[in-house]
Amino acid sequence: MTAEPAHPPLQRTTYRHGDLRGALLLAGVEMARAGGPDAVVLREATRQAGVTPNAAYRHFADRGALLRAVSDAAQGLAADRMEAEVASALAGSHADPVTPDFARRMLRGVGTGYLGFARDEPGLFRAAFSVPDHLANSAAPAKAGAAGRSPFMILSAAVDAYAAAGILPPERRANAELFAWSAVHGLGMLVIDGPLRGLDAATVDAVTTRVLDMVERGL
Amino acid sequence: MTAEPAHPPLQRTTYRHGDLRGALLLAGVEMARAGGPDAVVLREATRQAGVTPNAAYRHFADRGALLRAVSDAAQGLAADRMEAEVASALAGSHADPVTPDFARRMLRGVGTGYLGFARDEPGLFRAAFSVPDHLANSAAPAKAGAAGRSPFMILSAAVDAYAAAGILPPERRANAELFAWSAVHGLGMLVIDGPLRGLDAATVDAVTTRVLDMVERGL
DNA sequence: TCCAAAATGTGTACAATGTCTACAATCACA
DNA sequence: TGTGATTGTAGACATTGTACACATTTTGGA
Repeated sequence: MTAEPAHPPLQRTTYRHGDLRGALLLAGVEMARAGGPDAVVLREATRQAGVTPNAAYRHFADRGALLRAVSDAAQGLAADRMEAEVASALAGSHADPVTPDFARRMLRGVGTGYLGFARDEPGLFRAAFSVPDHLANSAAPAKAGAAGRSPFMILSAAVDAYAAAGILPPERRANAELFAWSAVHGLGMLVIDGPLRGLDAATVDAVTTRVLDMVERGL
Repeated sequence: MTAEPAHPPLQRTTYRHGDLRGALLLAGVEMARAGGPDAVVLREATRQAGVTPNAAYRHFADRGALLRAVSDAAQGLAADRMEAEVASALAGSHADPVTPDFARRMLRGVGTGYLGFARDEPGLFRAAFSVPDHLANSAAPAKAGAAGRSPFMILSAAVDAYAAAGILPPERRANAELFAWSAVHGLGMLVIDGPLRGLDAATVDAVTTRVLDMVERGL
């Protein structure tokens, strides 16, 4: 069941690799994509980079450090998906001034993107959001997608839009990201890595809609 | 950082162990309690049971099988906590006929119990609900607590109460467990094993309340 | 320009883990 | 009583993370 390395060892002629850190990270991301965080193995990454196992320690303190870097990268990919979904949800809307409809579309896009990423890339999703971290790091540049925003930042912007549109009273603004996030995250985890695994797509779609409805009402 | 075995090897005099399966399971549960599913290691379990590594294979096909058994046992413990919280939330209420207030207290107890378990026993929580499974097994006897009900059964009963109390229209009854579960599960995962780790208890309390409010409104 | 110090890879080694294939002790029942 | 099924044991192997010493570059002063 062990597949051959995704990236052939790629004979290297120089002593230095050139971008070993990048190569290890890339290999790690691919392993996470295929099997989630547990599938990220240091030695295999060095193998794919065509380098000795210990070379990795020049760039990552230990396996955990590599895993954290993979997690950050995966959050960046999630961000990309979320940005795309938000853009698509907002197509044809005018942003100024922020209307309730606009804000709702935006938040819905965030949730849809988040769950779309979870379903399309379960391994990366688990790597992204199942690795212990702290909220304080949630806006770190390493977690940003191509547009420069991390998933949390994207979510925050959507919640801000709610506030700007006047559909989120100021006294309930604090930490509003967190429970919106909770609702959507839970579905993702249960579906890809828990007891709801194997649920047919239609049911997942239906539950997704209901969860988003719930957030909309409950925010 | 490796603690000495929780249960001393416990010199055995007979060739047979007597209840090796039970001993391995118990050791597994303790390891999961301390470090989540990844901390469940076959050899350590056999060590604590005072037996050769391979003896485990007479009772579990492989590590995954042991882990699944641990997961089931952990769900049983979660069920116990949920039952207790429901009972406490319902104290002094009359169940017949089912009133909206009664149903709401019940569901709230379910959520509170679930999240209380997550916060008090993060390792067991992860072992219980992060191991791939199928909804079809969610009512398996192995997952039941002392009262004979699995977490999913307890949740279902609370949702049934909602329906019986007339606060959940029949057309929305289908799969209603799933998105209530999602909301609560997500908070648990984010807090104990994700980016919300390390959030102060007060914030978690506040978010918990809001999530439960949200479910109440959104169901 | 030269050369020491900092970076970066390599080689060897070790303990731990999951798991395989014999083999041994014990139990259960005909 | 003894024979086959259960349950443990012995030994072995590949894989993993990681420590320590050493080799090869690159680089920034003198």
